[in-house]
Amino acid sequence: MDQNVFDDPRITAVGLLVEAHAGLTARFAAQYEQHGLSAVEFEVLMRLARSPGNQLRMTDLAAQTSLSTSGVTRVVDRMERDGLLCRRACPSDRRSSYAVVTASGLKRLDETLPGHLRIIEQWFTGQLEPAALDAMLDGLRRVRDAVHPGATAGSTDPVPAAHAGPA
Amino acid sequence: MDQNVFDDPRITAVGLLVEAHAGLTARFAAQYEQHGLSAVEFEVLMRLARSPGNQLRMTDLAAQTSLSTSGVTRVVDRMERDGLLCRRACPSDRRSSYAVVTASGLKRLDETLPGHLRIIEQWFTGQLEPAALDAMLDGLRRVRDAVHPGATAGSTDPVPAAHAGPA
DNA sequence: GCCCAACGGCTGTCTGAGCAACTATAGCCG
DNA sequence: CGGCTATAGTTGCTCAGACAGCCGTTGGGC
Repeated sequence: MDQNVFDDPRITAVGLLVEAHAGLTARFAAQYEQHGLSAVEFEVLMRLARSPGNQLRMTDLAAQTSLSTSGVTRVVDRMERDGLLCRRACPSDRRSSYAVVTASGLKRLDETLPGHLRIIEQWFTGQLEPAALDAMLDGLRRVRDAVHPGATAGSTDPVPAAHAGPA
Repeated sequence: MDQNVFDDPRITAVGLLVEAHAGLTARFAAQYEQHGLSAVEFEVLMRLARSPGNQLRMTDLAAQTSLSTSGVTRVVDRMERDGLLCRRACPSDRRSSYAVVTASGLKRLDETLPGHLRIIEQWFTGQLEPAALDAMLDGLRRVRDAVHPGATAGSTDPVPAAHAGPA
């Protein structure tokens, strides 16, 4: 048996990326949960909060997250039920509706963000000296630019432009 | 509004990791699908194929993948139905059963692996010069070691070592 | 040898996500 | 203006996975 295949440096490299991602994601999830949020809910709050008027059309929200439009419908359903955001009719297009963060949603985000940043620092950026961190991020950026499936996923639009930058 | 929070370098850093991971994962999934495999199925085949005797107890398989034990039961159900692997009773412990890769499963893995490696090289390791790649992997390794939730996930055992032994 | 706590695996139930189908609206073209 | 196609969002269906509970097995203590 070609046991060596499994020690291929390429496999190892992917393993590192996947494990680092999984580990970090798990830490994030644990912290989100302390504030009654799931990862997608946090993502939705972030995307909305950084958008003009704290709002985004359902479709645009879908394009900026890793969700399908139906997925967005469901998440927004839940979050609206929980009072974190609400739907608002689009005045210029009666097919569209906006998801708008409520005061409660912003408050929740404000409560969650500091801890989130602390975790990033503790387990990710703070693990490396500045130079090493930059080197890693530079590598990640180049890989990201290569595989970039739009912005985060789901969008075939190469330059969303007004969508704000990366991340 | 503290718009700057969203441009925090820590947020950006996480964004890079997440997007690189997501993009790569999507490429992998597309290639797996060409061979009739899902990501978890590929993972299961890999884990089993690299284990002594091409087999692993259900619990150990769960510990090495990102699945719960019930998740493993379901995946193994499907893969057994598809002939990629089969269950075998453990002779020394009647509670345990092994998942064993079949010839068909090994063949499927052999067919899938070359393309997988090619994709890794094309979109990940090949995107950087050796020095930059090493720098990135070094960073990822340190992050991984920090967040390490066991091996990949679920296992608190730092060195699984001799899994073949019957408890 | 018997009892009991721990373990390994499986199943019932629930949640969350995607796809495809549907409804309503918009915008174009004649 | 009337119709036709594309678009925005929602809903039905299905599937994958987690959790909790169950059953059979094991191994230790007595």
